[in-house]
Amino acid sequence: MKYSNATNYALHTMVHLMLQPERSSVGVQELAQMQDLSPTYLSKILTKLTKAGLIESTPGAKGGYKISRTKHNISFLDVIYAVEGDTNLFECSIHHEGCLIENVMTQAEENMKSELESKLLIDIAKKAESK
Amino acid sequence: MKYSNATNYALHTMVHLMLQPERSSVGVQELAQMQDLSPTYLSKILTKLTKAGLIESTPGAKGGYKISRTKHNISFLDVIYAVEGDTNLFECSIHHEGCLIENVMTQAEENMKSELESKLLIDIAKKAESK
DNA sequence: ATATTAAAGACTCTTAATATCTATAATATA
DNA sequence: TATATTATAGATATTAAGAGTCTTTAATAT
Ligand code: SF4
Ligand code: SF4
Repeated sequence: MKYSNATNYALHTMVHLMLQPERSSVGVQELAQMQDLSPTYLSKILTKLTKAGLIESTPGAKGGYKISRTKHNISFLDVIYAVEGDTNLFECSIHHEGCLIENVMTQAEENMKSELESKLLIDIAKKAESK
Repeated sequence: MKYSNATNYALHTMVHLMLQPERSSVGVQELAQMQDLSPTYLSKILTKLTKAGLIESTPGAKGGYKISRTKHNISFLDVIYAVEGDTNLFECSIHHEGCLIENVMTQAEENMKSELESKLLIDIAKKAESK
């Protein structure tokens, strides 16, 4: 069980976009080059972020991607959900009523998620910038 | 990103073994039948648990598996580590010094793990038994 | 009209999980 | 001691998901 590489790429892209001047779009070539990725592959990931409403895309010349207007409250969890999906890590196909095992696993997972939800990308971006 | 089915099987097996009378071993056939699994597959998982010291195995007639002597402090996390490995969910190959992203991801993961570490199998087994 | 750029679909490649089969070693007991 | 029983290990096959490429289409700026 691992986070996919896509999550890593998505986080880096998001932080990078956060540091761009307002209203300016960045193309996928630039974003891909920065992380040594193929543009077409990164493009798939960015489309997920777009569909989740975390970034906005504009096609055509001078187009590209920029952080959506909700910029100031995008959390790590938002990005992870967009890329990995928002299902539980532990899922039993049976789902017995009041299952004790699921209870424990789900509660633990919630602890992780609430931490990820409390961490905003903008704060990380700001800190990274000021280094 | 999901827990493997093996983790589910391991947890159920451990809870079942916890409820056995002291000193009695249970064979893999019985454990497999209980969960509708092939014995040879479950066997691989049980070998992992054995190597991690969570259970003890005895080959030969009347052999099988039983909870190890540390029974009373085996946590969910112990089982998960034995089956899934004890590496981090988020691992960046680059490891920049003081990486902010890794910090957040790792801290969140720790929150999950500390919860899993605080939950003991014996408690779940006792609760399940008394239902 | 042209160049640029994102989106989408089909496709391939790689890896990890799932699963089976067989052979071997250890143990109880008759 | 011989036999039945049971875990372990290794080889192998199957499946599913992730990673990555290529090509076509649609949208936009100039
Ligand atoms: S007890 Fe819980 S985890 Fe186990 S089979 Fe039932 S629902 Fe699934
Ligand atoms: S900043 Fe952190 S996550 Fe990003 S490449 Fe460096 S070490 Fe990896």
